[in-house]
Amino acid sequence: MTSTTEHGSAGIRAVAERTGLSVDTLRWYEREGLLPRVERGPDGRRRYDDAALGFLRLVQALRRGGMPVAEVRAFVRMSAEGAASHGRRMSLLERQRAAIRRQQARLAEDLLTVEEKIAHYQDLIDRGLDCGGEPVDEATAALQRRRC
Amino acid sequence: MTSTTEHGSAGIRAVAERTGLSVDTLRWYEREGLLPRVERGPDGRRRYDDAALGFLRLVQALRRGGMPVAEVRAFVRMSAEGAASHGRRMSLLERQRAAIRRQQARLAEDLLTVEEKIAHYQDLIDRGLDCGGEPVDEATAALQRRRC
DNA sequence: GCTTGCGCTGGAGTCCACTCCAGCGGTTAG
DNA sequence: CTAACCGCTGGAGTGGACTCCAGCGCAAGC
Repeated sequence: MTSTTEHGSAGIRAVAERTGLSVDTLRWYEREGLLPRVERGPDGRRRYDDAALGFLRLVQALRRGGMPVAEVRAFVRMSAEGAASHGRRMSLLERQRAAIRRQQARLAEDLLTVEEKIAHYQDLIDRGLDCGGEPVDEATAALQRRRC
Repeated sequence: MTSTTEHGSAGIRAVAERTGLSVDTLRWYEREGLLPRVERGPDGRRRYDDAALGFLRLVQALRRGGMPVAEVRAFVRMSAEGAASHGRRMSLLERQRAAIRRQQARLAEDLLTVEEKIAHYQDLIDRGLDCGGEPVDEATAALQRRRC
């Protein structure tokens, strides 16, 4: 039996594979207070249970949404304070929700920008033209069609 | 007449404001080859015309989509090669399109994760419960409702 | 009993993408 | 004329987020 699963908790390697974070990063997150202290097995090794994995999922959502490490840490500290910080935690998450939505909007624009450019190149290649709209010679046209 | 507009080209400050990049970053992008050489006015200052602004827009789309500076530079170098690199440039953009779409998918998941958590806190606050599902005392409930 | 493989800790090192000068020049306002 | 602004260049410095050891322990396989 490997570290993949042992009575419902996962070893650090398995978690790294599932999350896309590196083993070093997982340990570093913990040291830096982005995760509450992870429980250990009898051999002193980290065992991530469902609660830890769920928390990690939230941390990843925050980080990917562009929240700096320091702010995630602040959130985690609040989590340790118990019920009294619920309102503040919720505010922070609401700000993050707004940030994610802004990012989505920008990303959608960026996608359009890139797609437009792709269509433009496709058109030039199809018609054998250069960027100035002049026809290119056959040798160049062949190169033009050559993908990377 | 400020630098905002002068026969259809913009000064560096105006461009910085429009793009959200800093003046230093704009100059640095150029030095690092993320932008083709920007034209200068008679006083030696940068003047960004529509072509430059369009290019900059694409560069921003690539960067925000997570493309590293080195790869953007490679794209810009290809652009200088003319029509022969159209195919390769298109491939690069297609890879970027895929990257943006992956990012969109992840971001949508992250949004869900955050929204779920917000709803969870809202529920605990509404019902005056702590994380373990136990009722909290009135003093704590008041704190709980307190936003940041 | 060895060796191989994983994981642990604490600390140092690296990489990327900017960001910040110092020292200079041209233009505009008082 | 002088001062206040911009912007220019080349180079140095910074901050954030990892990433990479060295040196150790434990458990399994040969």
